[in-house]
Formats: sequence, structure tokens, C-alpha cells
Amino acid sequence: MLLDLGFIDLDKIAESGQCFRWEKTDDHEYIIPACGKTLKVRQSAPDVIDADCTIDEWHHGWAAYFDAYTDYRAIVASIDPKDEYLTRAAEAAHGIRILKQSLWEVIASFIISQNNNIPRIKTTIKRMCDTFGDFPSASRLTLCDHSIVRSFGLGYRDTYLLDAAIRYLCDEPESEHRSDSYAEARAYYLTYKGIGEKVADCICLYGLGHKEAFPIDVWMKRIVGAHYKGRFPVEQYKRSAGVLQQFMFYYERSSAGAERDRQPA
DNA sequence: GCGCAGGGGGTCG
DNA sequence: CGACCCCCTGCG
Repeated sequence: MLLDLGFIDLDKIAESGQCFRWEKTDDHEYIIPACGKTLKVRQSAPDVIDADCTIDEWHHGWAAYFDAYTDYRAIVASIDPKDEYLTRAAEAAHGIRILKQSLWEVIASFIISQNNNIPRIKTTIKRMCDTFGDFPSASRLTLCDHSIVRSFGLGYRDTYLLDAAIRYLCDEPESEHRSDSYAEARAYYLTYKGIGEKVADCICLYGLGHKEAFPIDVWMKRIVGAHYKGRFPVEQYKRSAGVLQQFMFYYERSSAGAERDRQPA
């Protein structure tokens, strides 16, 4: 089924560091596991994807996953034209959307991501999913033997993950926090052991869809230091700061990669 | 090819 | 502010 979203680039999303389980099957083609289902999807033209699902399946699941009801062109248009760096970043990152992944998967994935590199994050998550046949639920993890969890190679993060699973289960009736404000949700997740400000913001942004969340990692610290005198004007972009963060993160990393790969003259 | 530093989308004490 | 588990990468 062809879907013209007006703003989508699968390759860039796959490299944007917000999802760790997309499987590239061919040029511009991916198998995407989410919410217990999988979607085969291909970039068929700029801003257009070909999704292997029915219109019903799209509207009742995948549309929300791809954040299809948010106008990303409007977000780009709202960028201060005097901000040259952000303008360039948004142009380079054209097509990146903020995925709405399942809350528990986001919590677990970003706990694993701390002080870690993306290749290892992906392999450890894959080991987990291969063991259980899918991304393990919180209860599944709490019920299995600790040695199983050890075998995923998470290092010291495994106790954080198990603690989070227990907290998530105990608080489950409230833990969706769908109605909470960004500030409330952030404060709640900060009470988890192993979740600091950066991961809490990732959970708010990727798991709960709070677009004002602005996760600051080492890359963003560099960017904000170099281009914003150490402080990004989040208040100016209440409805989109997290999206812009994603644009800048992608832009900085891809240009750094291009720099590295450049052949010496 | 293989061993060996170095460092990684941070967080805790 | 230093330590942190362990894998991945790059270099010898």
C-alpha cells in the first residue's frame, strides 16, 4: 500500500538512533517489529513508503507508530530562519520522524543504551529478542532466571533493567503516564534506578510522545556548546524541541561520519 | 589474522 | 568527579 506522508525517509530514521531493531532487508527496505507485529516497508519515492499492510492495519497501529498525524513540514517551517545551523540540520535530516514505540521497549532499550555504543546496543537487544522470540515484556524478564539476563551481555545495566521491570509492573496501572504532563512523567522515571535525565527524556520523547522533551547526550552537548552558547532555546520550540534535537543529532553524526570517511588528499 | 588498548546516545555514590 | 560491565572498533 502506497502512503505519501509528505515527510518520511526510512534510511534516515533507521540511522537516527531512536530504534534499535529495524532490520534492513534490501536497499531502502526494512522489516520493522513493533507492538508484537512486523511490517515490511520500502521507500518507494521521496517521502513515500510502500507498506505491506492493509489500510485498516495502517490506521489502527502503524500510522500512530510513524506519528503520521503530526505535520513535520510545519515543524520545519517554524524554525527561526536566522538560525542557520538548525536550518541546515533540518534540511539534511528531512524525512526523520519521531517513532511512537511501545513504552516498555523504550524504557528497556534506553536503559541499555547508557554509556554504551549503538552496535552493542543493537546486538544485546537482538540477543534478548532471539531468546524470547520477541522483545521480552517486563513480566517475562522478572520471571526468568537472572543468569539468562546475564547472558545478554548487558554488563552492570542488567540489574537496572530488572529493577525497571519490577517497578514498571508494580506501577502498571499508572505507569502508562499517558495523561501526565512532560514534567510529571520525567520526574516519575527519574525515580528509577539507572534512569537519569537523558534516558528519562528519551522515554518521554520516544515512549510517550512528549515533543518538548530534549534529551541531551554527548553529541547534543557538543552541538549546544558550539552553536547555542550552551543552552538551546527549548521554550521557543515547546511543541517540537525533541524533533529538532533528532534533526541535529542526525546531522551532526552523519557529517562527522562523512568527515571520518573522507579520503586524505 | 590475532591480541590489545581505548572508548562508548550516562548514572550512581 | 571517578568508577562502572563488556563488546566493538581500530591499530600494532
